[in-house]
Amino acid sequence: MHPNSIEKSYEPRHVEQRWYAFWENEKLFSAAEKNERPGYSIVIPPPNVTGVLHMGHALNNTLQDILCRYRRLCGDNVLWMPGTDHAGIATQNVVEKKLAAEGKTRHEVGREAFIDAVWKWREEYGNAIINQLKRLGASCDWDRERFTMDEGLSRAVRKVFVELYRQGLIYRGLYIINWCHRCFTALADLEVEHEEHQGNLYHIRYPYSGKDGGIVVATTRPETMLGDTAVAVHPDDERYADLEADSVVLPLMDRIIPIIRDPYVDTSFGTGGLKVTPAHDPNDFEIGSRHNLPAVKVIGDDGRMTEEAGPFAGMDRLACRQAVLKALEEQGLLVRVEPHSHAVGHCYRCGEVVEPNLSRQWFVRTKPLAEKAIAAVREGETRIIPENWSKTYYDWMENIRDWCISRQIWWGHQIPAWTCQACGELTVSEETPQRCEHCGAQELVQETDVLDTWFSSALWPFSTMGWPDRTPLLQTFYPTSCLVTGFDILFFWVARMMMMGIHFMGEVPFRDVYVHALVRDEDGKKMSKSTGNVIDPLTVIEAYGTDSFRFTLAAFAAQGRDIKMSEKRVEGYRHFINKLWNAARFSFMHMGEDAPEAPRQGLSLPDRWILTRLSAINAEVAAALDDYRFNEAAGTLYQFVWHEFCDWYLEAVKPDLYGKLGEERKQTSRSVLWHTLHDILVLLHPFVPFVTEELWHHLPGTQGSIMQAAFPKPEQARSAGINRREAEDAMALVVSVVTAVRTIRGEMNVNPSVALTIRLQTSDEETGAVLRRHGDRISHLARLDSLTVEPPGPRPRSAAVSVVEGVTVLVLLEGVIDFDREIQRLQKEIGKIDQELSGVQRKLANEGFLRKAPEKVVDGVRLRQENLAEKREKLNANLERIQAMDAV
RNA sequence: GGGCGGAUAGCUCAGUUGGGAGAGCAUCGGCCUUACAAGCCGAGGGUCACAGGUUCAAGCCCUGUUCCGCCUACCA
Repeated sequence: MHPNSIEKSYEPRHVEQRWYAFWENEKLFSAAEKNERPGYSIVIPPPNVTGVLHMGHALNNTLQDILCRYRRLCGDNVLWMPGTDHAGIATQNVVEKKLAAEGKTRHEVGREAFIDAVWKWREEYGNAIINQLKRLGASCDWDRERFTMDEGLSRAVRKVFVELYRQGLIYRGLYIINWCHRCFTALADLEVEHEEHQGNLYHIRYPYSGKDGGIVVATTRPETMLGDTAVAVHPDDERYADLEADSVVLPLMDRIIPIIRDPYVDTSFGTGGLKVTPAHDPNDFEIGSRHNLPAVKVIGDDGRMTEEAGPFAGMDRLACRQAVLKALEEQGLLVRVEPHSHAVGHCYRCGEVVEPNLSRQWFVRTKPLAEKAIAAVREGETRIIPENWSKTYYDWMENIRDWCISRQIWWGHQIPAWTCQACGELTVSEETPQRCEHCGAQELVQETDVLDTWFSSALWPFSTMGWPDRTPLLQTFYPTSCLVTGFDILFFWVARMMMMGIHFMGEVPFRDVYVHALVRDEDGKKMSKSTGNVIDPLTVIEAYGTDSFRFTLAAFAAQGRDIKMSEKRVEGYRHFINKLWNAARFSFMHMGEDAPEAPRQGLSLPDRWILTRLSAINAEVAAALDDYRFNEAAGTLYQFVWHEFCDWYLEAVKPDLYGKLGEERKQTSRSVLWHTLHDILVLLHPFVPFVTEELWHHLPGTQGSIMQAAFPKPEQARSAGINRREAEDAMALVVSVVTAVRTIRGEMNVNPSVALTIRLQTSDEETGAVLRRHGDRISHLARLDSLTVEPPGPRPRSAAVSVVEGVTVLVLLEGVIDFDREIQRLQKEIGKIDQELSGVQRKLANEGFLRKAPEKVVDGVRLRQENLAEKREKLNANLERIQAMDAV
């Protein structure tokens, strides 16, 4: 078997795993801690250990991989730092579910044993997503893989916690937080997803104490009334200005609570009376603290009513709502019920309705941190791309609220704070303290809460590189070059990394943040398990190959627009991969054993043209990738490879390659072919790593991996020494003439196998010379048996005509021509020209245009007018001739 | 309530400083031309959401309207 004979179509499954193993074995993904090359670094957005690869990951990591592979080809020392996130709540839920299947709860198992079980679970399943990333071709430096619960990263977490605490940026306190009864933990504001809900607004009368009448308040959560400690009205509300009563009787509880005046109350809402429940509403909590109101917690952490709820104690909170309503109705205090749509918070992990709840939790004071993070973007130390996301970033950062970081779960970084059993004071320390730093007692009990998972991921860009140690890795790669992420975690993650990075490293964590879109289903709907519209990336990879899939993602990754994914699209790009494969296969048939020298002399027109185009495409792709315009880079390459290289170059040089034009031509075109294909493979490699690696090894004279090749540099352009203008103009002329002939062939229904005779008429000497020089090329491409170039003159009988670039193309169709059809064709063509011509003439008749438009534009329009008029005249002459002939 | 984005060919979408409306897929016609039928050659198809405005000139800039997404928010 000839070494260059390869399969007729590309079979991804035969090569992908092999090459991935090869890259790993050769350590081609490894970054050097330090070397003379410029450093380029990206930290991966760590996927949850519980996760499986979904479309979002696939897009996210494909884009990162494209950047990393591109920078490596450019000669950079690239670090793509991989790892996974311990995903506290999500992982705990998974393992708890597993326990539940065995009929156990985590409380029965106990904290230590439970955590062991989670680690064991991770051993077993935690690598799934890593292996899936490898299937995607991700070129991460796997030897450096990190996990947010690793000892090193945990050390970073403790240090950050302690320092922030000492700086007064972490505090503990009793506040209203979001509580999920299902996950049994507090959540940060961000972790609550709001959903419009059709509920009811209940109007309830609170009778004045000792007087007739009362104040009507409105609420969507009537069960919380049991915890009301006041009724508020606006100080300026005239309806309540002369109120004699200063208190009301809280129905069902028979508690006397004060009427207070607070400007928070919106006089236009309902009756202007507001019930105040400090323990179960954030606003009420604020009002409560302004007026020194007690907070009565009636809903417990387990979702059941507390003892404070009196007769309702022990009821589920939703059942209690019904019971309260019924009781109120019986007492005639339920004045009105009206439908009301409002946003209800749900837990982002389990979907359960979240309750605002009074609770002692730990918080980060974010304002001071946010200020610097805002400034960093404003001053351009970090660029957010596309730029409009920075507005969203500012909006959120400027209105940031303190971040609740404690979680009442077990899986995570346990908060390094100890309470003294003797004096009750806190000792916060990186290492387990021996004694209380306040009273010296030794009875210390560690805080049982763990930290929000996002607390540790906020440190990711530097904790993964060895911080708090001053490692060479940090020296070389911090700040990282770019962060590639979806906008859904802009606040969760990016904003917090900015705050922590600046605070602890004194420098921003990344130079660029590239925010990509979401992958949706083909109808534009968000993919979700419950909708059942998810497309599994692995299934797609199995069916079409990784490269097709990656190229699809890149081709659709236009900035600021979501990607609608369907298998059909991927199939289309598989055709492209196959096209590339076959173009290479064809090329290999015409290559020797070695890499040929770069050709400099004796280049044919197609040779000069393709090298010119190659240089242009090279520059375009580099510019597009430098600007994160992935879709443009992919589109440019697609267009070039298929429609310039395959459709025109390869077709044009077939006579040369087959030796029909002599040995010298054969060698020259072979050489150009080799160099062009070589560069195409390198340019495409970041997008489609597997097929390019495979073809690279078939390309004669290459060594090692294509990953070690060099991305063509503009200053070493293949087109050096070539008159670009001449090559492009001449080729454009050839293409136009060939296309004109083909169009006539198609429209006149002449079989492609029939060789044609054409005559080209032009009055332009130079054009005539170019046509004569490349006549054979035209003949080959248009399937002609005869081509003559002549000055304008008499037209032959029975010829179909077309005019391109001032050249009249006469296709002789003796005995074949259908005059009616030709008349129709010409009339249609002339009609089109007339339409265009009238537009142009209208412009030229406009005095304002002539006076105010730039000269260049006016000249351009004039030239167009002349060309169109000339073309029209030529076509019309022919039309009249045929019509006259037809009449005879 | 605030903010962001979208509306361009049958479908999915490009369109980078305002100057002759593009691609892929789909459709129609012709081809097994020795790399590829997962292919080749050709063709048809658009009031650039609507209404105004700026300009010699608007898919692009400005104003407003409609529809569709998304993010964010402490009106009970």
